[in-house]
Amino acid sequence: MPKENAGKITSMTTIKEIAKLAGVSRSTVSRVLNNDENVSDQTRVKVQTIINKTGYQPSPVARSLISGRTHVLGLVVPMIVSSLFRDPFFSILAQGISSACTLNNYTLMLWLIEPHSEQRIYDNILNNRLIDGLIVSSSKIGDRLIERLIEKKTPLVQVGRNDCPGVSSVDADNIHGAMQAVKHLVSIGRRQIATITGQMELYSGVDRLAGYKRGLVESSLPILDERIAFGNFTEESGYNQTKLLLAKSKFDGLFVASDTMAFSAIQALQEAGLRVPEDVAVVGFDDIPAAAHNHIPLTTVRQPIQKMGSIAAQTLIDQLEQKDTSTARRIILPTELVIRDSTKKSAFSNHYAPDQVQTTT
Amino acid sequence: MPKENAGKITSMTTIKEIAKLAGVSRSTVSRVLNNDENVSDQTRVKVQTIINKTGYQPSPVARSLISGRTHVLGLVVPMIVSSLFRDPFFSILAQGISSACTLNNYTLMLWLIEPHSEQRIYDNILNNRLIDGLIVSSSKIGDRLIERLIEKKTPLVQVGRNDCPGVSSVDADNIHGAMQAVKHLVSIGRRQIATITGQMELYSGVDRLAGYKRGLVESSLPILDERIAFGNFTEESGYNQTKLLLAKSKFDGLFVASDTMAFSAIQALQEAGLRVPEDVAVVGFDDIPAAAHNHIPLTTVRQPIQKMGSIAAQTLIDQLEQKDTSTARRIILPTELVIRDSTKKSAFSNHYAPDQVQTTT
DNA sequence: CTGAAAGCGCTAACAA
DNA sequence: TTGTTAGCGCTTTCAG
Repeated sequence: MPKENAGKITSMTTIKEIAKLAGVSRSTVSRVLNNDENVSDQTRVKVQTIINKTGYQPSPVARSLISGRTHVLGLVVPMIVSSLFRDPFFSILAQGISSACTLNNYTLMLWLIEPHSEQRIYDNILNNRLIDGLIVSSSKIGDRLIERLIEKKTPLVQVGRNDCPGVSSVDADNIHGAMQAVKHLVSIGRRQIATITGQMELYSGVDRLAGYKRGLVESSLPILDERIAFGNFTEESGYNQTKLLLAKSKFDGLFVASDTMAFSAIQALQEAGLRVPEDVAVVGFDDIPAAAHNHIPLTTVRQPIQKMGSIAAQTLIDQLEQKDTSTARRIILPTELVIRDSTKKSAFSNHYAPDQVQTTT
Repeated sequence: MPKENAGKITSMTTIKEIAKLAGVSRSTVSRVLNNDENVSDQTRVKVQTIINKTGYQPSPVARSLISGRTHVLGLVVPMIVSSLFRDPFFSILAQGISSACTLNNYTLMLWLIEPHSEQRIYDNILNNRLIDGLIVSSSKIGDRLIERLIEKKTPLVQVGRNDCPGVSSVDADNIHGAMQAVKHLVSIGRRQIATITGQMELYSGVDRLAGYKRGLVESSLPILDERIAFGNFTEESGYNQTKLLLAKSKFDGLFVASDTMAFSAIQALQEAGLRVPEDVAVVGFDDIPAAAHNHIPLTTVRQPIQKMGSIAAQTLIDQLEQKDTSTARRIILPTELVIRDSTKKSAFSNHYAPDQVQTTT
């Protein structure tokens, strides 16, 4: 890097002025700017000197008007209040996406969807012609936004499962993750394993329940309705559904579909006079940092959020730049069981498989 | 709202086509688009009908080329790893900013600064001509980015204290917050109050230390060097500095400049055989959600992060739209003491003053 | 009240 | 290898 563009003249130069200063035409300057071969070395140097001296930067807006591309990616995240305050999911995802953008010379535009102004923001996003493509995170199953984006042919990558043909997606392996959780409980001797599910409007909720069931089946344990309580990922539901479970069934293991719910579930268990993990062993999901803290006997399933972000961004960029054939990609990243209890303090990694990449048409 | 723009033709229409369809000139369409008065009602209706029917949206890029404005705000956040994973600060701030943007028909562009690619991102931001103005959060004292932005005359609002003349800022009242903390400790009978500071490269670190000192002075207690340990907001430093404090002084109260550090401080205290809060009462800062959890005897000082975000955005937008005189504003929002200990479970609000707004030239 | 024409800053044929 | 010309989609004088 040449010793930091010092002595830069802070101005709003245009290509015209550069051309004048260099004594060439605007096209020539443009050629230099775009590394066109058809410029003599002499001219190139002359022009480049002026460009450096003035600190000239071509207007991205003018460029976009011609190219039809802005080099801007959009990120849409629904902000469910509960998760916002506890969960670094969004921060970490954004970090992954942001670094992939930087790497590829893209910038990132952000929409946080608050439930009450959903419609307005949707219109805003849909009519926004400033972005080249969009990453949509954790949308509800059958969300109208996705449909409309598809109609508009917006290049799209979904973070989380998505069944729309033609839409790429990046997801954690929620099914396998939940299976890991159940099997862990089985491995420490639990046989009566209950669950508190997430929202059934989210694939993460649906898939974690599916994984729970499959884990039971593969362990030759029965699936009992009375051991399934339907939460919605909020702390409150974790508490209430635990009370409900306690009322209607007996269990010595509990798989909770999110750490946030798991915290309040543990609280409810303790209030009911049960010891965790002695009487009921609990496994959560997400590995939120509060769990890493002292005295919380919570084993959990971790998803590679940052990686999901960067892969999503990279997938979208590849798609935009046609680096790959325009087939949709379904990428599923492995989860990791993090064992954290009184007896064992350190995290135990268990990568069960290399990244799975499926390609569909 | 007319029954949701149904039957919209999903196309990339231009003003030219609308003009042709409506049988008028492009100028007239433009006038309708911009609510110009000089259009007959008849024509207006005719044109508007076509616009609605086609779902036409004018290209923001073309508009920007003319107006020189993009209606895009930038947000720059340094991503210190430690805070990223524990701290919802960024999420909440972004939420506040985002909602103000939506309200004003702006969109938000995001840069997360990872320490290792700082220089590259700075150049990226500085040369980005896509944004009308920038919100910079928690930058280090004397950060080169701010200087360079000022040179470039980028409209700017700082989240956090900033002394540059001409730069508006929105900050929590860290000084008063720390005073609240100290006075609380005094009020519960502590007289030997130590502190673990934040990073001295951040105003939040500096100001919280200043508030600690002022709190002692106003309580007629001595300021002792041996009771001050310099941390850097990371969990690790909280732990180490507590050990250090324990080695060099005796204290029955501890003000820690962030909850993140406070957690590990408590751990260190407990490992040293001290009871919290009986032997040492601890007050943190930030009110991070993990603190809200069971069994953590941590009183803390809360800052109105979301509000800071929305006010920052609104201030910037006002500045851009010249709604106010172009004087810089320094806005300082009050903090709130949140008492949370074994004896008292519910949060106790203590608004000490209405918003303070200072205006400087 | 409406249309024709010029131009925002840049790129991309097409000539020279 | 270079300059000239047109035009991306829109707004904005300036005539009419």
